[in-house]
Amino acid sequence: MASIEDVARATGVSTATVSRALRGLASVAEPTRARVQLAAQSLGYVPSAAAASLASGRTKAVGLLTPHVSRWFFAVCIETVEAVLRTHGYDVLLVQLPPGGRTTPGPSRTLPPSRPMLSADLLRKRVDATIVLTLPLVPEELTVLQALGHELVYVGGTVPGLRSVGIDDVAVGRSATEHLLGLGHTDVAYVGASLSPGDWAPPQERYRGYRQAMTAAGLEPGEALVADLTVADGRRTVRELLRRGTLPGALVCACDELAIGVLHELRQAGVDVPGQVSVIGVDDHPHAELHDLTTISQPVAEQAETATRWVMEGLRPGARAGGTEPAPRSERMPTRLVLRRSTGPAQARAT
Amino acid sequence: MASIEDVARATGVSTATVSRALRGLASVAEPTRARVQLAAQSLGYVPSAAAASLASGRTKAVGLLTPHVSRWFFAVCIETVEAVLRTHGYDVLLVQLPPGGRTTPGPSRTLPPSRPMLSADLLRKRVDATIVLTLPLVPEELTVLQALGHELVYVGGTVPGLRSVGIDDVAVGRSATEHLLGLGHTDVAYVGASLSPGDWAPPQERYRGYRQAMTAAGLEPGEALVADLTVADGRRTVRELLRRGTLPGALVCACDELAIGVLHELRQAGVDVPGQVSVIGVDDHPHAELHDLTTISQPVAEQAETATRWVMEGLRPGARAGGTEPAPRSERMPTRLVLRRSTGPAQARAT
DNA sequence: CTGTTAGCGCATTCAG
DNA sequence: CTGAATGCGCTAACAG
Repeated sequence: MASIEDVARATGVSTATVSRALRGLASVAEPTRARVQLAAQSLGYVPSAAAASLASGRTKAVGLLTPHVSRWFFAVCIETVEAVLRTHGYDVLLVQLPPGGRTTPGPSRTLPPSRPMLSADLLRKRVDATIVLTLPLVPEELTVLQALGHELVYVGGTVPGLRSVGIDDVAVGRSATEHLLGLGHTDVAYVGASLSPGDWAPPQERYRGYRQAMTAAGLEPGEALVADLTVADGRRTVRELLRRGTLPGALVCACDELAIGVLHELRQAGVDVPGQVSVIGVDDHPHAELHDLTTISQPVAEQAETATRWVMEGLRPGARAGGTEPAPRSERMPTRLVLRRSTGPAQARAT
Repeated sequence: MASIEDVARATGVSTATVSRALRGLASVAEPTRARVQLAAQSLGYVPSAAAASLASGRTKAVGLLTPHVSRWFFAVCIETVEAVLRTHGYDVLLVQLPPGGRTTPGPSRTLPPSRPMLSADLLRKRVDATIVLTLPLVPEELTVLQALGHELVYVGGTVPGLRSVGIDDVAVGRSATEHLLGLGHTDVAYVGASLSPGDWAPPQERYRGYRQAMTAAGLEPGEALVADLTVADGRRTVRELLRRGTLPGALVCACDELAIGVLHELRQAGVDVPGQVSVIGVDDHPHAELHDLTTISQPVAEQAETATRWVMEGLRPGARAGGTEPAPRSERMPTRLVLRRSTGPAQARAT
């Protein structure tokens, strides 16, 4: 385990110079730096992150708070954040925080139905900044996070007072609904917003967009069909609708996974899509095309990349120095209707 | 930023006692511990991971090396490892290392076709143990990893000299093939093994199993159809087979994603599955059922959980103390044929 | 441009 | 069971 002293001795300079040389600070003569680098290399010297962190007060790590790891949106975000951070020499501290009652991975163990309060202790003194992915934050948690006093960016939604990047979820809900209305549908329902407080914002916002579009068209918006966002939830919802005999002519789904479940169960029940029922999703999930799902696509990697870039900018030496608190920016990225064959003209239905 | 000294002062004990009390060491009187905990709590004291690490030589972090984040197998492993480690108070240091030439997430940038050598510098002095997920390791990289001198567990394959947990990939390939042979198929092909060296082991092993089964049945094993493991690769492979007019009667796919792509392209081309062609995959991916895909299921979360448990056991104070290097264990988990409707009896074909 | 000097905040001896 | 003293390996002033 070579230490900085070994390198200093081998090079005939002080440890301070070694430190400066290896970190690429300007104030080192090139020949000196070269010798130091050579010695470090040949000794296999790797700086101790712990020691550097203790001495400098910076950790060179960014916290990544997420409610899920394996769901598409989150997985892509994590992948992107990790890749970008690493090019900057930063580590990612992954913290998975269940959004609510759910089964943990592994042989059937369950967490209590209410998620434990987010404790900032997981992050304090361990990261220089934090990125939060679409985690439903209760006000108290937001306070706790802000109290950490470092860069904080939210991805996949909007949080008052926080810098955030995402899409315009209301507009997405509206566009999806308008697409169906434009096809002549009048009985359009929305699937995917659970109405309990503290729930995911995007589905709720998309539901708002749905209601706006319905109202603007002079139609009565329906109650949201409550469902979580997985394939299984989509299937369950359709089974329920079929059992009750209240299948609408068109369905706006909060996301593609859900829509794929809906589609599958409809087709399996012999319902013609889009002949009898039209279905639209949100995401443009990689599997959406396989199911011929019309959807509103959103750029996920780009959202994560922008958030990471903001964080890196804020961490650049000199930034935020003069008490220049960055204005809470909010960037909404473009979305786009992707036409496939799960939506079609409304049919005159037998009464 | 309360420090351990503040807590010591507030409690009227030494910092050493605070340290011992908060870490739950036995040698502290219960009343003392209670007072310390109370003070720590009310002061909002959180130990500095960096200082603790520097002083103790342990990092309370585990490295997680993975070639992908968003592909199903890896995402589930990451999710599981993170969850289990956190219950033990360990952090996960996620390191994504592209397996070879591939596009990085985000707006179209590409990595050089040959993956950069894994540098142990990313891990050295930063983690107490490492879990490697199905990363094709060249011998030199293996050496480098072992030189870290800490716990090392491999998930999703076998590496000589390394503790590993996975499935019996040869048996999986054999079972899948035997299933098709049992249905009377004789022209069975294998899709998914790229033959370049340093390539993923599981697809290669499954291919071996395929060949064993074919040979045992007195049939000539075919060359593997080269493909990566994504939906797009499956589709591309089928298009190619159709163009050449060499569609076999049955296909063993290296994994479900690939198989789903294969299935989709076949059905879209009007090929009857399983009437004209049977398809089987490996994984039991969550979407497999939607495509009616017959497959060999493997327990992914359980593999990750076992690996994590091994690591935690090795990190327990006292473990590995008496130079008791743990024997390189290898655990193979059970797999199981999941029958759906993508495989069926061989048909007499027109000549 | 480089060296000297102090800590950073804890865990761990070793005494009691 | 508890306290005092030591140092983990580095960075950040401050001098030169």
